[in-house]
Amino acid sequence: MSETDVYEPLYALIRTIPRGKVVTYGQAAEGVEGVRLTARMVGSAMRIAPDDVPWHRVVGAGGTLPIGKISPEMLLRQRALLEREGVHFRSDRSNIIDMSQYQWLNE
DNA sequence: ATAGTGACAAATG
DNA sequence: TCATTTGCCACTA
Repeated sequence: MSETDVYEPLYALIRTIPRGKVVTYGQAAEGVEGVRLTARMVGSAMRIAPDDVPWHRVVGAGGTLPIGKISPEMLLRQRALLEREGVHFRSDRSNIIDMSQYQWLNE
């Protein structure tokens, strides 16, 4: 990370997400104070996130996973990490989370 | 300095 | 349900 890394505040926020809960890219972007971020920026940040950042707890609006946007390996890893925390999907075929139950409401 | 790109999102068709 | 368009702004070449 460099001194110009504007993602630190974001990473700090992501690290406060409780186990078993998730937030959307847009929600994460708005939750960061002092820095002007957009949902796209959050995506870019997650791609290069440090290992101590629970990047798997950030999903798309509506509880979708970034299918096709990331490698199949990463996709499986994200799903595995979430299920390990008790977050289950609507079905085994679709990578969609039941947000009404797992979305982290806070900020 | 400029143009193209993108782990997004909401509105349309 | 899927495809397209537009706004968004840091990053990369």
